[in-house]
Amino acid sequence: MKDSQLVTSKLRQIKNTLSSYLTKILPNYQITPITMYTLEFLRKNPDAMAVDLADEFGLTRGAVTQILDKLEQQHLVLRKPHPTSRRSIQIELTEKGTTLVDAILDDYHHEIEKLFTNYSEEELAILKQLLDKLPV
Amino acid sequence: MKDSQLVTSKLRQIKNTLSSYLTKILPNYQITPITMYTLEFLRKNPDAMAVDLADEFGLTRGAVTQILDKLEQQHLVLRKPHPTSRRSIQIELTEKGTTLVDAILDDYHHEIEKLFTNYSEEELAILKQLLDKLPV
DNA sequence: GTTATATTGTTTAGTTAATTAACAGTTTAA
DNA sequence: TTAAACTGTTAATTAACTAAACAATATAAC
Repeated sequence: MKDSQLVTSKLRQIKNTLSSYLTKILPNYQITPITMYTLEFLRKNPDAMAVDLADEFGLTRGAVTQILDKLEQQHLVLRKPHPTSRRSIQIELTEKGTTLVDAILDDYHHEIEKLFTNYSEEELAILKQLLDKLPV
Repeated sequence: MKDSQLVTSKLRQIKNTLSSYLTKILPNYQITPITMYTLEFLRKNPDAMAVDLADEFGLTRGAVTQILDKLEQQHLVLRKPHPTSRRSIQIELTEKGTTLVDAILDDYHHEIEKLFTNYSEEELAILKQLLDKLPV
């Protein structure tokens, strides 16, 4: 079997492992994957509009409205008037939302980093270089 | 930033890329991710019982019943009497099901393998070795 | 400038995929 | 022999999404 096939298979396994980590972590925070992703996207894109979220996740605008409703009920985000466009809204992460998403990402990333405990510094550096060649 | 963090971030990107590939491919085959995974699992585990599918995917037995109902309607699997246990069923991939899952995996894997077109044989070999160290 | 078109977010009704809980039949353990 | 556990199904319910219509606003065409 070719190395490209073996690496492909390994990447699929990694994908499953990461998914299972998230599935394990999120219930501790009473949050679903899509609301977590929403918070993370807003953390990285503070100026994002609702339609950007819809595009990012391949959802309808109606679905995003409902996700924001839930996040607002949990006081994790706040809808505010948009500073420049009156047909849009400004979606603000609350302090509670910011703290939450940071804690979740911390947990999640630490769990993933445990996968590398038996790697040397040099191996990690090479792995990083090789993965950086991926057009993702 | 430490390499373990950078690699972690890259693995998350890879996970998203793989997910989007699947999302793009599956509609061509009129199938959902969970039914695709079910077919793939049955392909690799011909003796699997319904309860094994539930365990594998973290679903209830009732959910698996419904997934199998759909797959049976599409003539992709067949429920047969189990050879040794009368309270269980034997889930058989039909020829149509086998052909379908093979075609999907072919598509999917080829799409992933395109990510490595700018890798040398040597780089791929090293990447494979390094990923094999992962406990996944 | 006015008008037509497109964009943004919301609402409502309906669909889909899942859960929960009860059940029947079968197997295993006491 | 009886009790407990296991396997799969069913029916009712819940949660997350879509589709389609809508109101308000912004952009483009002329």
